[in-house]
Amino acid sequence: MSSPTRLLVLGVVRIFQPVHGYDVRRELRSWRAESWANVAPGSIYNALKSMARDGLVEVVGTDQVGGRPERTSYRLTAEGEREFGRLVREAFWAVAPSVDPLMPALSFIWTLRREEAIAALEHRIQALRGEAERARLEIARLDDPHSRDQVALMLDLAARRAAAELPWAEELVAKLRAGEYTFADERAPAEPTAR
Amino acid sequence: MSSPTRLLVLGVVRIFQPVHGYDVRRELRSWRAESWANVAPGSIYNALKSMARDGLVEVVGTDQVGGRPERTSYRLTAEGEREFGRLVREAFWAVAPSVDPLMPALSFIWTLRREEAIAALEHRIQALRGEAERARLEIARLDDPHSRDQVALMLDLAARRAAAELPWAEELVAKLRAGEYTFADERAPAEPTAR
DNA sequence: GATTGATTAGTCAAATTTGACCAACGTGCA
DNA sequence: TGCACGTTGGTCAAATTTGACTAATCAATC
Repeated sequence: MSSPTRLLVLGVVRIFQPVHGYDVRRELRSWRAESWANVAPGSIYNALKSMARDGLVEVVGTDQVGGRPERTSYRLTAEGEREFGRLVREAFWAVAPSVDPLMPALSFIWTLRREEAIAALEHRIQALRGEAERARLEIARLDDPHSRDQVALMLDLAARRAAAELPWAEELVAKLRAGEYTFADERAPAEPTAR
Repeated sequence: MSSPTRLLVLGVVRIFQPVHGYDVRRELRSWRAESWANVAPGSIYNALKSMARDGLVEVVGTDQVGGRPERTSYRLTAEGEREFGRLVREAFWAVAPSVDPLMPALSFIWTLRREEAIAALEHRIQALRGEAERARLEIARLDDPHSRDQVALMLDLAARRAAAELPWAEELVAKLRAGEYTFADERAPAEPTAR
């Protein structure tokens, strides 16, 4: 039971309590959390309810503005405070691998034709360059004083990871150009002179 | 409906058809997929069933060895073959961000005491060094001829990503040592001379 | 003063993921 | 022979995630 979502929602409640779900959602949006966590609306509201069930969080009350849906406000319990500390430390000390949408694709790269694989990788290289650039520009444009520093740290890390993937992809393209590996449009390992 | 799990299971069925769920599971284990995809048993069997429902895959038959549970074998349909191509290309061309367990922790780093944050980051630095080293050793030890090359590519990429995180973490530690940011054990932004 | 579009606040069915659990079989070893 | 331990093959309830959808309010714009 570690759940990054739990940590995230619990942490936001901890800072802004009392808060309701939509506040959490808005805050996480300003953290750019869509790109590194599960923060679809259902995930957030579910996290709040399940943490309430588990006594980490409690309902402060509900209010209503005009004819809009009721808002339920939450705050941490003492138990929630303890659990928050535990989750932060756990997340920091555990170097957990994360799911990665590229790996599955890479597993099947050789089902493409060689030329298409090269094209896909080159497209990716361009995209990664753009990604790193975008992160830099976005860092310059951060303004929310509450989250500026942390978000900048994360964008920086993301940019560096993208930058690390770049030479990897470039070297792979070079190998493919040199005839390494066997692709869908080929029968036997390609000889440099063949075809 | 992109699902890396679907792509992964569909792709394995495509290679080894006819196959049953356990075969898929074993193959994905040899790909080290636990570290970059959702391959818990339930995920795999569920993917097979849902793809059968959607007509991407069809049951070849069932057999039973001794008194063990029945095995259901699957193979691709024409529709599944088309969908496989679509999924591979989609996964390659889309540069999707992935969920990352470090980011949520990083969001709350300032809830630790400064010394603890530094210790956590240093632990992480060591872990990343180990990670990169482990990947290198594991590459040398790969033997399954069916998956050797792809797995080596992936381990290499993972090692490089880890290596990219290293200078990021080191620079952050340096900044924390220099008194940047404000932590739980501090009231105001730390002045170099304070404390 | 009406229309258009963004923001607020949240719900819910469907899909996916988790991982503990079950039961049979093989293998080595004392 | 007996028994501990790993492998085979899969199930299932519970938890989580998705994202389309509802429905009201607010701010501009024509």
